[in-house]
Amino acid sequence: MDRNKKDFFLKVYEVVRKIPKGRVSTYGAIAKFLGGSPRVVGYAMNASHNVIPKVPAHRVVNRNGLLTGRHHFPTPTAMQELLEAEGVKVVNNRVAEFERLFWNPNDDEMMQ
DNA sequence: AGCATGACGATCG
DNA sequence: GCGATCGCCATGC
Repeated sequence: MDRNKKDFFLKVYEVVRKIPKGRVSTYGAIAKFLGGSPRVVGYAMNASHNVIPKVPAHRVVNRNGLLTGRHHFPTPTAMQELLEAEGVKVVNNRVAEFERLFWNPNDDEMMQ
């Protein structure tokens, strides 16, 4: 019953976990890759705080490169600090050179 | 069961 | 270029 939607959540976690360090991805890209809607991806992330292993939600931003989900972290600055710790610069709540650091799950198959 | 909301995105006006 | 609206689907009340 719930397996189907649960599977989608797990897929989201799996993809997010696959994001290389120092790279970022977007809800829309993941949603499109999984064939779902960005809303559900965001919702999956919201539930990710209780998931094992913990998913690097800080590497997931909206399509604009904005750290929209930072308010959901333990501290509003945690997301930015985590990104900077991985070499991703954040300016004005936005990922610097977002287009360059953007990682697409679809590229993973092709790139690998 | 129906209504409101949300870590989004695209389109319309 | 910007604000408003819809679509999308799951969750909470």
